[in-house]
Amino acid sequence: MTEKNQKAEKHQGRQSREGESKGSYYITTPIYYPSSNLHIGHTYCTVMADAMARFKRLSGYDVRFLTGTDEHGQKLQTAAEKQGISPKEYVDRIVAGIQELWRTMEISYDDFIRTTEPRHQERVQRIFMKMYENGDIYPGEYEGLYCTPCESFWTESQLRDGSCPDCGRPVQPAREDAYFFRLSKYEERLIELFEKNPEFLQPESRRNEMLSFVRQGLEDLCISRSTLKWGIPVPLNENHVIYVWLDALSNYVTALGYPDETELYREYWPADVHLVGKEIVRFHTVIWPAMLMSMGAPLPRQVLGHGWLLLEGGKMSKSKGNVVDPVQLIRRYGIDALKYFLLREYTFGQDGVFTNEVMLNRINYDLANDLGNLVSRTVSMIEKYCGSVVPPAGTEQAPDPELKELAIGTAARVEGHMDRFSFSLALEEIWILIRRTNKYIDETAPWVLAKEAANRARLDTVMHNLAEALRIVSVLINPFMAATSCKIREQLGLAPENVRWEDAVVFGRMGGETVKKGDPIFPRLDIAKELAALGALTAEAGG
RNA sequence: CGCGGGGUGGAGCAGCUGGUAGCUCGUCGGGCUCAUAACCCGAAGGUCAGAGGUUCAAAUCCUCUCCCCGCAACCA
Repeated sequence: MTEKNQKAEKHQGRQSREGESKGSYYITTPIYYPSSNLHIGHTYCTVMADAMARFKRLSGYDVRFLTGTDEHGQKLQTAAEKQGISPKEYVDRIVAGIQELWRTMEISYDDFIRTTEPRHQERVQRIFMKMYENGDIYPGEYEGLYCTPCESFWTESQLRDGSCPDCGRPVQPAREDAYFFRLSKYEERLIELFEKNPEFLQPESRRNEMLSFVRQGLEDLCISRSTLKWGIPVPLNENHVIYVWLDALSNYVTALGYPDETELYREYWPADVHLVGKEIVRFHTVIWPAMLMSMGAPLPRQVLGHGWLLLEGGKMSKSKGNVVDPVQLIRRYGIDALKYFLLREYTFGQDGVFTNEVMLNRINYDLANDLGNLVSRTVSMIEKYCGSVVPPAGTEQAPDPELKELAIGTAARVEGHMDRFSFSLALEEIWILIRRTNKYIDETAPWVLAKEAANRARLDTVMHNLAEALRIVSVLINPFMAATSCKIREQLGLAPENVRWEDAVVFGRMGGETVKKGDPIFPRLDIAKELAALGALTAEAGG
């Protein structure tokens, strides 16, 4: 794509001129549907986006991270009516909860867009008109199966036992006037997009799926509803409301000011990554690109479809009553434990099973035993053997070079995995260093060195190396666990702020800092007890 | 023949642009005492679902079979 090249050139140009920013990086999550509180699955997606945003910022990119809420549609209107309040009041309440959750989780988004905001609505209407003026929207008649009490159309496949999936009452064939988007017109171009641009949609399996879907042939898409009131009015006809997906997908550009050629838009569009769940890959890689083609705007560089967190019984869903509430987990174990677990445990793109036990084990083994304990024993020894002051670097001897090389080489390996969104492998690299550092303590046995005054220099060197290794770890984990990174730095006597990724590739910086032992950064959990406690919480919520 | 994913030592997973099968947990044995009863070392345990094929060489590519699981135009 020409636009991409232009963007790349712009970035390079800026880098060489200023030598600071590596360019812009625009990443988005889906905008979530606030029909109820979010569960661990939404959290998973947002945590990944946040980790990537933080990683890119730390690496020197000029990052914009967008998330938000998709607030229109029949379901919300119905839910609000049931409570006897307006849809806006209804969503305001839930959205406040979502924003609160992201605050608790230290999600570093730069903008939060709500589809009910005037800035969005007005721009969506202009997008609609732009597509209309380009000849891609035409009036027609929508035929479907209609449930009168629910005021909703359903497709054959959506029906449950031949009746309305919401209320269970029978549906009747019905038709209404509607506007259609000429999706079929873009069939060829979409196939070409998938074929010539394997990076556009990853993982590979999703790309194959979409390719075969488009090859089956695309029908024009009905993009307006006259039975629904809670939505953005069609500019041509105030009795119609714009289809929720057309409304929702537009958020990625309306948040930047489009259709106006704002500075933000020029700076950040096309997006580098749309991170989405596998179930909405179709909307993001077929309908959205077709819309952009129709608008004459560049396409996002990449759409990544991640897998699902499944529970032992299968899919997570409200109706099954098996939803995992992230707030409870955060309250008990802290946000960094949850983030670490989500990023470390699962393979991007694939489904994974969530159980409390799997999570608790991860937290205990990796965070309490390996990392927490390493911080604890290191700081203790520096206090005990060096009067709390980190000694400067000394003479190297085995196994120092091995530790040092591993430590300064880890950043590059992490970057390699992050380029492919392999959070799990990235963290594994960091933990190889952490385990190696634990081993280093056993190899050098500082408690033995401390017995002989003649070993003073060697003991100092060992303490220095340990502090250095942890300093590097504090930088490496920063994108994934910012608060923990700060805690470690505080204990080491380092400034918690101004962490830069380049700090992870030099060894031997420390000397003179005063360390201070604090509370364990991840207390060891009694798994059996925690399982019982979590079980009780779930029973409460379910009953 | 609708589309797709998965089947790897006791458990959970990684590897799958082909070249001595890796990680965490568990089990058995040992070491250490700085540390959050944490940490370190060693061992046992897999013909990588099955069959066939390509290749000097396949968990990794191709074909077929069996088993599990998603999706099929409102679910991260």
